[in-house]
Amino acid sequence: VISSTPPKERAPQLSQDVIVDAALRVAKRVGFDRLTMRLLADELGVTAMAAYHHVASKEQLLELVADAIILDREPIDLDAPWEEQLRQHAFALFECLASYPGLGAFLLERPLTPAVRRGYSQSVDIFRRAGLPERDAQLAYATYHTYMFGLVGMETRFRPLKRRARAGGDAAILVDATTTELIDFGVEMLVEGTRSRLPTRR
Amino acid sequence: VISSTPPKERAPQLSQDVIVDAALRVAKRVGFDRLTMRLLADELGVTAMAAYHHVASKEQLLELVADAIILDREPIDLDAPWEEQLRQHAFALFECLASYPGLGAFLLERPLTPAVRRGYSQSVDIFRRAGLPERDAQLAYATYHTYMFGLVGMETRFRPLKRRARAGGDAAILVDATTTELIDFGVEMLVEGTRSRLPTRR
DNA sequence: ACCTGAACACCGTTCAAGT
DNA sequence: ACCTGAACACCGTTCAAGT
Repeated sequence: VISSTPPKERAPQLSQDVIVDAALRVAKRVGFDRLTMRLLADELGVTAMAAYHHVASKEQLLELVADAIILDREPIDLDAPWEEQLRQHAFALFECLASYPGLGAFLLERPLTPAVRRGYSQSVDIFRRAGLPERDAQLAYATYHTYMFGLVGMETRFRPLKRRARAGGDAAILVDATTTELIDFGVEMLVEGTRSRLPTRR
Repeated sequence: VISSTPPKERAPQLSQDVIVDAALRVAKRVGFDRLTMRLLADELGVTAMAAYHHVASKEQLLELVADAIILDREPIDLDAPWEEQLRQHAFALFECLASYPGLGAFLLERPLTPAVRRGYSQSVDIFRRAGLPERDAQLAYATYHTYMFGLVGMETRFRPLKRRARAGGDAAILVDATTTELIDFGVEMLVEGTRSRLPTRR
């Protein structure tokens, strides 16, 4: 018997990464809030309990999945003016979260994910670079953050799931406008709200 | 046998109102997202299935409950300047929604409740009275609405449930500030964002 | 008409057992 | 160490039965 064959090829050989990847596929297909440990197990060709050897709970798995989604987003142009950075940040965030229904509400409902926490200072930087003093910069970012996650929670619920749905083209819920127009308007309000707070008005 | 006695006093005699009231009590106690048809039945001293003779589904019941909460809120001063009206609206909305954890996320995730839809035009009026043209008024309201429901979703999740919790005094999640400060700051940004869009700048 | 009780098709998760 | 299979304590809801 040749014992130097590579490790079994057909065995699933689970790992945290493999599980998160499968969860991403299932979440994209059925929606973030309808992801089930049993659906995940089917996707992996494995028993419902198998995943629990690599993640502590469904809660922790969802956090890993959410982080993977948030990290997979277009970076913003660090040399652009702050108004443009804010706009890019908003569209990149919306676009990466928009194709997972229920994700916005999920993220809203629990502590910041590690990825968000890690990016916190960089996000506040946009408002620091605008010229706001530290505390106002943090408050302005909190306002923007709240708005964006509310937007994702509200605007991604009713659409049919389209792969690679672009932020534009979809109709908004509250007003007769496209999502793109709504984001542009919201960002513009926050930009003006920020300008009005700058220590030195022109 | 005297048959003219009033209808049985001990029998629960369910009705939609009685059920919604009981659901409000349970939701306040355990949180909106942990309300269960079986918990509701216990509160009513009745079987898990009894409520289904008066509401079509849990979904419809939650909508009735959410509407009851939204309708039970401080009215705004119709004679105040629009900036003050917006501020009052924001605090009244936050205060009525804040004591039901999970309510913000629930409302974000589905179509507008009848109560919100009914109050829509009156809410947009605040921005009309500010001087915005119709479409901008609607977009501004949508921005404000999204921000507020995101805020409720985010800021009401981790606090211990206190009855009649006031909007102030509680610490915000994203920034070292009280919820009152956060709401004031957010409203101020939206006010300035609105002013910047007025057709006639002073 | 209104409520009960058992049951069904789901959940997340525990736990003993297999390899 | 890793996975399975049965089971537990929950869900929302259907359905036949009682009154």
